[in-house]
Amino acid sequence: MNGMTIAGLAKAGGVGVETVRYYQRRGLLAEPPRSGGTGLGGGVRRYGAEDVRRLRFIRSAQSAGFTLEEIGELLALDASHDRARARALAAGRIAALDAKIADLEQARAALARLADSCAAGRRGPCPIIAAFDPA
Amino acid sequence: MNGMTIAGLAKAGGVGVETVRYYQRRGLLAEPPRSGGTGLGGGVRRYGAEDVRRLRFIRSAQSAGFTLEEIGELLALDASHDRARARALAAGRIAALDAKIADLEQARAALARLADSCAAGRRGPCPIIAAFDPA
DNA sequence: CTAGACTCCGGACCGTGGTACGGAAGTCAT
DNA sequence: ATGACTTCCGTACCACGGTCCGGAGTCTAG
Repeated sequence: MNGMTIAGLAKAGGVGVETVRYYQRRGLLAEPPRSGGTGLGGGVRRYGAEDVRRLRFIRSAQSAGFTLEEIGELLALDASHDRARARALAAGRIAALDAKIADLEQARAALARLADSCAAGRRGPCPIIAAFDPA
Repeated sequence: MNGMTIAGLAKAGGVGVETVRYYQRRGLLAEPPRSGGTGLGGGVRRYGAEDVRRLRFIRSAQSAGFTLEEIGELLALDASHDRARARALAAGRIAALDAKIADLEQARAALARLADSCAAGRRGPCPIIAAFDPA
C-alpha cells in the first residue's frame, strides 16, 4: 500500500503533480528515497497514506487562510510538540479570520444596498459610484 | 480647486503616487491633459474632485472583492447606464462573497476546535493535523 | 525488447496588484 | 535664476502560489 507514485499522491490530494513537487521544494512534503537499487541516477519515489494525510492537511490549512510558510511552521510544531506556539498561531489566525469576515460582511451589505437601489430606479446611471462613496 | 497634482490625488485616495499611475495605465483613471501650453514635452497633469471620487470608488469596490478588471467594467457601466449588467455584476459578487464568508466561517470553527483541544491536553503532539483531517 | 507512459529536476514563466528605479523635464520658493 | 522638490514615463522587479517546459532516466505491457 506504499506504492503510490507522485501522480497517485497528487490525485488523492486533489492537486496536480507539479503542485506536489512545488510543496516538496518548499519543504512541506518529504521526498522519499528513490526506488531502484542501481544507484546511478536513481529511480522513482513512492508515497503512502501518511503523505496523503499531510497533503490534505496542507490544503485544509490553506483554506483556513494559512500561508504555505505558516503551514510549514505548523507541520514542524506538530512534530516538536510545542503546543503553546501552535495555539498562538491558531489564535492569530482566528483573529485575522474574524477581521476578514467582518470586512466581507460589510462589503456584502454595501453591495446589496447598491443592487437594491439600482433595481429601484429605471433611468439614469445606476448609482454604483454613489453607493461606494465614503459614507 | 482643480489644481491637485498627482501627489495630492494619491493622498486624498489613500494610495501612493505609483498606484495612481498604475490605475491610469490600467485605464481606471483618466490622464488629464498636461498643463503648460508650450507643447514640447508637456507639463504636469492636474486633478480635481471627480478624480478623487473615482479613486475612492476604486478602493471601495476593491475591498468588496472586485478585481481591477471588474471595476473597470463597473466604471464603464456607470457611464453607459446599463443597469441590468451592473446588477448582474453585483449579484455575482454577492454570491461570491457569501461563499467566501461561509468558507472562512468554516475555517474559523475548525481552527477554534483545534485551539481548544490543543489547550485541553498537556503532553504529546498538538492534534493539529488530526483537526484538519478530512472530516 | 521495444514503444509509450510516467517520473525526475532545474529553471522559466504566469496573473494579480502593485512598488522601485532612473533620467529628463517641469515647478516653486527664495 | 538657482537649487530643491515633483512629475512624467518606460521598464524592471516584488510576493504568492503555482504551472509549464524540455531532456534524460525509468517502468510496464505487449
